[in-house]
Amino acid sequence: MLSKKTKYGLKALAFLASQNDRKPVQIAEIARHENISQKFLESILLNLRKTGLLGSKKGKGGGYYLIKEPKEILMTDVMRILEGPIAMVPCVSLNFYEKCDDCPDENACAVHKLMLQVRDSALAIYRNNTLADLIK
Amino acid sequence: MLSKKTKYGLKALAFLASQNDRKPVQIAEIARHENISQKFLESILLNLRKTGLLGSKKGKGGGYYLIKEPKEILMTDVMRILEGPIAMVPCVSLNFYEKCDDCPDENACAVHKLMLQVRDSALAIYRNNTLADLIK
DNA sequence: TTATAAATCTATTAAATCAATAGGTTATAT
DNA sequence: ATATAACCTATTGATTTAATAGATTTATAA
Repeated sequence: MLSKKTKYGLKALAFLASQNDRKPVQIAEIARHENISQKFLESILLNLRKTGLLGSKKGKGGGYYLIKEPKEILMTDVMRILEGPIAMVPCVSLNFYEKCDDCPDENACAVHKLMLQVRDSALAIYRNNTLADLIK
Repeated sequence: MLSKKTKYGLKALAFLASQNDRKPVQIAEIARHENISQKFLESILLNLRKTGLLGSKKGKGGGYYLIKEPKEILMTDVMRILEGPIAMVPCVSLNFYEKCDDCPDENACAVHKLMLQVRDSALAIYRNNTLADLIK
């Protein structure tokens, strides 16, 4: 299941991408437009700024804005920032690899074999989509 | 992330599938061989029996066994029983569909558009794999 | 028919994660 | 100066996960 954090983060990014210009948009406006709890969205946007996807401006006329153009923003990056590993099991993760302590041999593991395929297919989708693709 | 329940369930099924015959295998033996807490595994196997994937026999010489041949057991069915919906969001789920209450128009939703693709690709993998494929 | 083996059932719990809320602080534009 | 809006820290309630404990039922073998 996708966490609400990820869902809201994606919606916020898509909303920012759909703006005509890259002028700052207030949290309140995003929250209202996407039906998201404003306080919850605050922490999500802050996270997206700290990880380099968004810029922000304080004070009057402030808000959040995309740093790069939507077509330059890959969904692999977005998903890893918001949701974490794309793999469903750490032992098949590219960026968050961890060995299973219960599993003596990965290559003989049925779970490993299946989840490797699932990861590859998900990865193909995320690599094939930019933020721009999601708003047309 | 895959739950431990699903991971253990898959491992148990694979272990049963790898047996020479379809004679009952005790919980204890499966748990030992796959490094799984026996008590936890008990409830998982019970669930797999109640949903029609496994048969069981009580008393001495009892245990669990596959009802169908491994090559007849699709991973779509297994995953839906163990993990639940294959989709990451209810609004793109085939078997567990639910409308998002925050989303006025699914077709205009960026999350929906992306998750639909992810679901399709995962589904293709699960449909293309039987239990037999995972143990060779 | 008795003892034993093994699944079944019910209940409880500890820990972790998620989603959200509250309230104060800092920076910026007018 | 004042208002605005992002930033930061902490806390909470709810839910889910993973596991444990212990008693019960059923089947087998002696």
